[in-house]
Amino acid sequence: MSGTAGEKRRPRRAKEGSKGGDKRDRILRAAVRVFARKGFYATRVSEIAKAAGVADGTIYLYFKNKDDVLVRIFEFYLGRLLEVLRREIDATEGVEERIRRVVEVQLGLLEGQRDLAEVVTVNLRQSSRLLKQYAAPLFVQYLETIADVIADGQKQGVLRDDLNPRILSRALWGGLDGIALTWALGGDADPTQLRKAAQQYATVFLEGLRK
Amino acid sequence: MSGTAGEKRRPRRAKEGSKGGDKRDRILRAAVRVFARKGFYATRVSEIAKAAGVADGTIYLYFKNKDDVLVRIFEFYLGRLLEVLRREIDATEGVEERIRRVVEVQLGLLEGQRDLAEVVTVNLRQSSRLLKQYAAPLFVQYLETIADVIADGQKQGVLRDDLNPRILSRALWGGLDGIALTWALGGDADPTQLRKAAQQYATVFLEGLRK
DNA sequence: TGCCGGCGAATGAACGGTCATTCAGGGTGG
DNA sequence: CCACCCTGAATGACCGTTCATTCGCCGGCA
Repeated sequence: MSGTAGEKRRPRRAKEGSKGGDKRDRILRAAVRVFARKGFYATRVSEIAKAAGVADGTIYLYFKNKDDVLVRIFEFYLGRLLEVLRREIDATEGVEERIRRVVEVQLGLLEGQRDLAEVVTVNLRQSSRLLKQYAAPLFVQYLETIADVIADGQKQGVLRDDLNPRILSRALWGGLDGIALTWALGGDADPTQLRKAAQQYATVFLEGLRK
Repeated sequence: MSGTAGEKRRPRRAKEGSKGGDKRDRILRAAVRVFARKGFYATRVSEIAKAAGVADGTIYLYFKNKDDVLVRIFEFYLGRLLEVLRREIDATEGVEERIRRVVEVQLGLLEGQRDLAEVVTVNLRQSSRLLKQYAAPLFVQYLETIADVIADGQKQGVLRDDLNPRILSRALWGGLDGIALTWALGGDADPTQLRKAAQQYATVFLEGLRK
């Protein structure tokens, strides 16, 4: 598996605009659903195909292989997450408010999308290979962005500066991930719960960091 | 897969005391090593066997199947964790000190055992089935124990009581898990780092909870 | 003490089932 | 009639598990 992700020959002009919707998208969405339910390894390619309403072979027109499908899901999710996060941070003044935004963004993207939440939090760790090779780079960027916000706060004298921003960013992410996992695996899908939990965690984290 | 864990017929008198060591143990230890390196699904049973220095078939004398090997690893780890945690909590006075112990225990067990750390933090999520069926019960007990400590502190008026202990226990665990994951996957294996990180996190968490 | 019979742990080659992936042909729009 | 997306049955590799066989050990017996 070489470095290049492998621009698969992409079917041209797939009824773009018509109600049919893009096949690639249908497959991706179906994969999220099935992966969430059964886990990556227990999911058969044919199941994704059926869920997407396409033939088995069609998947290979849009993705290199089964792994690639999972990788694209991460890419999409992490990409969006990073993008939204940076936008929000730029648009916000004050360290505290920024950290609250971080929490909002990370859990907010999952709100109402249990399937995505489960795929991302659970399946992200399915394969160390995947994790290390594909997810890691984007992921590190994400953590660094958070660490920067914290470091900024320390420089400005708002936050205690005897703690390592990187460690704190990991911990913040981990805490949110833990909350999301509980929510995704738990019985009640009430998105309000997720938001409430996020708020509580943000409070603790902020109080703990305040100088 | 019935409820009973399946007491596998245990080879009698396996050179006990001699240098040979117990086979079951050798297999378990080898499995931790290999799972950590390649992940559960990418690991071949034959690889575990080779790493343990036994024949493929021998594994099936001590374990029901490949899944069972993973399950036993969790069982062992979570069991120990819970046991140590409860002992420590009972032996400690004061909520703050107790929470510091929680952090110490959870990360302390992994200290110097990168492989185990990776297996537990990464592979715990390999299969929702495994996670839900086996790990969950012990795991919930673990989280509840932490939640109790927090609730206790709230009742005593030491900790702010407007936050949900369960959510906080999840967050605490998640944060520690995140730190451990970074450590396990990261380049430098320096156990000091892990301890330092744990201390920092404990500080933030405690400050954040203090009334 | 020395030999024998039997036990059962250990072995690893072979089996069989399970998918990921392929590809030859159908169908449709232009 | 061409182009090319799509199909889904067929393929073949892969790997967890089995089981017939080996062999080291032990207790009993002379």
